[in-house]
Amino acid sequence: MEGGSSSSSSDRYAERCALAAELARVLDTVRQLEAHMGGPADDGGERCRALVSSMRSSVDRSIRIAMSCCVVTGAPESPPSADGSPRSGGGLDDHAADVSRCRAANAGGQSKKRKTLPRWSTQVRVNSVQDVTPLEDRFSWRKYGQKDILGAKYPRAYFRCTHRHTQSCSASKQVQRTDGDPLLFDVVYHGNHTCAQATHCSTIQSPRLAEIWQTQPAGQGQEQSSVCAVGFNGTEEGAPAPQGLLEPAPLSFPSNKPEPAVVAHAASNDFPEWTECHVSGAKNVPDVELTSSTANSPIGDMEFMLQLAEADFLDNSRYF
DNA sequence: ATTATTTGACCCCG
DNA sequence: CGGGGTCAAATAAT
Repeated sequence: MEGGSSSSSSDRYAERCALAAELARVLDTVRQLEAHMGGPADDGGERCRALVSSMRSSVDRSIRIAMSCCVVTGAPESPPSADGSPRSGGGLDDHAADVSRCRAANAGGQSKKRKTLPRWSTQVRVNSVQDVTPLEDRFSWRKYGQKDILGAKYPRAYFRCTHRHTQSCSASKQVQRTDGDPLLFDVVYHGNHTCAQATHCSTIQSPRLAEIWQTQPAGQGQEQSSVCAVGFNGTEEGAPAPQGLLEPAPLSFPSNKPEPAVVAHAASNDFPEWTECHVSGAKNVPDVELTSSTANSPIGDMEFMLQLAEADFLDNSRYF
């Protein structure tokens, strides 16, 4: 029984919020576009293209979310074997495939795996293999493992919230490059953040999160962007709050350089913000186990998400 | 010196 | 028994 099938009201709420977040993003992008068009022409349309691309992604996601009435079990465990259609740059054309996938999932293909924590997934695409930019989100993660998965070309990396021990935050995620399309990553989130980041940090840090990509083959290219698809399945256990949906994988740059300030050059990224929010707390270690009681407040709530979304998206018109 | 990552071992579940 | 997920010691990075 893995819950997940019929959408609960909290699922719906989450979906609506995710949708709202996407739309807010689109709105923000449109504003930027307007501003840009009104300004001095210059970069030969580069910026416009980036913005349009960003909008396209957002609209794409919005549609998917809207369709998520059928999305249930996330469980997009990467397709068993390659040859699967490499999705074209996150285009709208993929919807049909997506929808059928949803249906299939609904039809019965639920994988029965762990049930307790809310779980949802996203797919993130980068534009070049090189720029395996970590799909970073506003939370800080600590990698705790990597494993080769049977039948998969690339290993799966396991992350948990940096504040797991200090703040009893149970959020974790798994990231794996899909074998069919090296530019596409499956990101599966488990649990909600209950750490401080979830409450007031709209940010991220840890520019050095280039871990998993180390496994990638060298290639070339230079820019990246966008999240492609989102599907989640909050599970029973109270308040599924997929903060993950909000995080459109902002990039971090190929960390060849010691560029601590991660200034979002944000060229073509639809999500350039990074504010540092490092909670440097306890030191060396781990087990301070704060068993704090604040630990289970379902803080990662949708309202928060929305605020966050709006704040982020509407505030971001500053990067150009 | 401190914190993060790597990686083999271990554990649990199907 | 095998595979996926996690732990934790060793190592690397800052």
